Amino acid sequence: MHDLPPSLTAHASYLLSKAGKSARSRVAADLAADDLRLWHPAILAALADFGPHAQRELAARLNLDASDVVKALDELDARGWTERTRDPADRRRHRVDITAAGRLALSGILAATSRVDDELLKPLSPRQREQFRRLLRKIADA
Amino acid sequence: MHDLPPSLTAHASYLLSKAGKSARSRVAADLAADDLRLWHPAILAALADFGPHAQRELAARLNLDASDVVKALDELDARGWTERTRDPADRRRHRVDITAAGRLALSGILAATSRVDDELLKPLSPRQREQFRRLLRKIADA
DNA sequence: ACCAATAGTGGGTTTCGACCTACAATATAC
DNA sequence: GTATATTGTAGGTCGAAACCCACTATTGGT
Repeated sequence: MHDLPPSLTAHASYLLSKAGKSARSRVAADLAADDLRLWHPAILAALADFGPHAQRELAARLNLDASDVVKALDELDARGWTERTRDPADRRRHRVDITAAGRLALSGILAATSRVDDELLKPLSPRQREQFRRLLRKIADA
Repeated sequence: MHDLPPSLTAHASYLLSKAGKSARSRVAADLAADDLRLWHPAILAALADFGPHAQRELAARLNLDASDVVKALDELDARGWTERTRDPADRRRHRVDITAAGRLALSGILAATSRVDDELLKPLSPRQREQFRRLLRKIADA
């Protein structure tokens, strides 16, 4: 009685959507405990991995609206995790960078994300996990 | 410059969430063209696969709120895809069933979903697609 | 010097899924 | 037969993501 309709579960898009929602909500729940949303770690990760960005560049990289980046950065700045300094070469731009505290916060968040990963992949053997990651990567990259 | 942060893409939950969102939005876009949402096919599929349900049973099976089921059925009824008849054994219950027109509509929707599947899995070889489906199934079932 | 384009900001709206509460009709327990 | 529980219904709220427009400061082209 609690089974889902096979007509749906036969479709990869349905399963992906379902598993994706589950992944998303678990990560979001962890973040919500600290009053954070999904874009906060995304922005921190972009800064940590690629160095300072103009806000416009962050928006382009992460597929966010420029005005939403402003709001997220307001909050990250308030926590001392990022800082905005005027780009002297182009005073319209803000050079956004991550702080040491920001890196620390990010590593904590990513550790929690790794735990979610483990939970999600629990039904798979180690070999299968590696396979799955590889295939998923291909799909997500496209 | 358009690359995503490796710190994120290293995590299965991030990739799943991203791929799931993509799957979800593609299917939703197809449905939106007919003014439908994701629950409409879910309900039709449940009825087609398992036969008539009370509304409460539909809600339980699909993890929907009972009041949302009411609204969805109002719309499905209006299209002639489902019908509600009082259960004579328990006159509180509505026996919800799918109509012939409903089955036809469902098969059209599922065909579109299959096309989305093909799009999503395009980067994989046929063998990899089968592997991926199998692994994804395990994850989604848990 | 002037005009068009660009970067950031503030203040919105819209959409969707999830949820919640009150209520009428009906069934079940005692 | 009366109290309690359940089914469907109506009419909301709420949070999150995505998007959009108007505005200021600044730059670059000519």
